[in-house]
Amino acid sequence: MSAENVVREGAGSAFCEPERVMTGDEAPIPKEVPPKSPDLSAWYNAICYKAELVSLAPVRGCIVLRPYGYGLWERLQSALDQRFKETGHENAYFPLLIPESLLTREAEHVEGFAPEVAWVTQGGNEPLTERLAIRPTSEVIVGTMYAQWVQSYRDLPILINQWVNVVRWEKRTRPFLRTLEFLWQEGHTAHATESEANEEVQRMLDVYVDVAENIAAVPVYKGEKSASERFAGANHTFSIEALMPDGRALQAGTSHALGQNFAKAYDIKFADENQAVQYAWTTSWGMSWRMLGALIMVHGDDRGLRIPPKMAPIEAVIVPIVKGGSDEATVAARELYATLKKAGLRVKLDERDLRPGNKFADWEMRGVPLRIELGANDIAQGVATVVRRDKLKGEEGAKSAVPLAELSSRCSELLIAIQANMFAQARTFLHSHTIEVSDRAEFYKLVRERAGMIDIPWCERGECEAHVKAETSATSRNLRPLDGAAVCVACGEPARVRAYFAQAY
RNA sequence: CGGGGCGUAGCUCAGCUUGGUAGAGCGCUGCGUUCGGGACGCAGAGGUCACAGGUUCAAAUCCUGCCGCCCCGACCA
Repeated sequence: MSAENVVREGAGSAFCEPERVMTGDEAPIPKEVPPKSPDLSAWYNAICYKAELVSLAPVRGCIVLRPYGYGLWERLQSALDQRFKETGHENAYFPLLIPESLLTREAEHVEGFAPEVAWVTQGGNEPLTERLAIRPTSEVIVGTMYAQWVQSYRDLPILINQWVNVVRWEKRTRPFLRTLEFLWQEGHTAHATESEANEEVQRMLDVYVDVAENIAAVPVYKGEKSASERFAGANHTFSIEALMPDGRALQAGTSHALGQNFAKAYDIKFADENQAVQYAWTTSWGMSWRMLGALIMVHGDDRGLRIPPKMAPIEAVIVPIVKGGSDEATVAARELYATLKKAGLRVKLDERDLRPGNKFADWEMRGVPLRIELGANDIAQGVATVVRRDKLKGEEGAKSAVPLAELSSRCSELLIAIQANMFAQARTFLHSHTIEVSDRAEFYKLVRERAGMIDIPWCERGECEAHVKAETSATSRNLRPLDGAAVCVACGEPARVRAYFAQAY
């Protein structure tokens, strides 16, 4: 069949499942994508394009999000948005363009973003008297407006989110993971007290953990960023970090305690209960379509994408097996489609004029969690054949015959099981590649080899982190409290925190 | 932005060394036979060889420039 035209060279890293070993006459090895293990990058790019998530745009570093990819984004969006609303936030919209004079008010912030800001210098045919930045993020413009809206402690807190695009002039781009323009949400809040702001920062970080793990089925570690990894202008930055199959970490969401830095730069002041004028405490937090990149890499396999049900634009696809010119299967499939749709399932009926095998491979590559086959044999027995995308072919429970009357309830159960199984698989990977080390040489070796999340007691010193980076190109991903006394595994100084180190995307 | 690689049909690529006016497989269109893991027959369509200059009687092929993509670094969601 098609095994010959697939590159099988390369030992295959320890990170990927050896799923390509197929035997017998039916080997579901996709023609369209290379195997995942030897070259994650090649696999990833192929998946993004072949599964029709994105296309490259005629602008360097920009992607077109195609309908199926946008469907993924919408799922993520609605999961987040729902949680933002539940935690008291409202959506709003701030302008894309930011006057240069505004941007430069918070010194650290400007300095941090300067290298990646895109500028508008001309309007129509006239040069502008002041350059306009295309937002790389919106703290500046939001802060400016909050200053106008806040007079009294009674005006606080302000809890606003916006769903927008931002532009950052990146040197090196990859679909979803790093593009010049990307979609995200940015939450911006202002509070009367530091403790209230800090609570907000943690609350939203927990929302990200919830969505990453329970919706995208991507297990993450949460913690605080080191000084060098902190958001420009923030006092504290917290992140969730996922681990990719090649052993690199991916920051999938951030939440910043901005202290009073932006309030002072943009003059967000209020009178408190004692009529004393105070600066507000602000926060910001964001998750981007990069999360989709994490989902793709974490769950995909050699057959293509695997989408966790809660993220799947299509939860189940019905493939009628048409035989001998009879329309029996087609009729039954249409009925089934109507039933499942009515039951609330995101279901698709594939009536394309293709052979079943083509359809199977196609939907597998697109990662649809459930495939429902309906042919003469099934109909004779009053069942449909249901196949799970999260299991390997021939694996226990991968395929089952489900009585038609029970199909919608059975699908719901299976989707729940698939979601749980995919998360469990990903979590097993994360845990098995999270390595506590206490030996310095071992630490450097593992981090250099991208062995995973390398967990050590750490001194938290910038010099130490710089040294690790120079030696291994890895940095701390995030930090959490250390219990007890310990020495830094990287340098031998007294440790202050526990830290995950890894090379990052 | 440095180092390396690559741009030829929708996709994967051959042709380039040694210039002579473009090919394969898959995909696509039509008809027919098929349809429970990537079918087969017949008939077709599709490329200013990334782009711009230059050398030459003649450039996909040689030279220069430029744009884009991929990989490795540096920088970052």
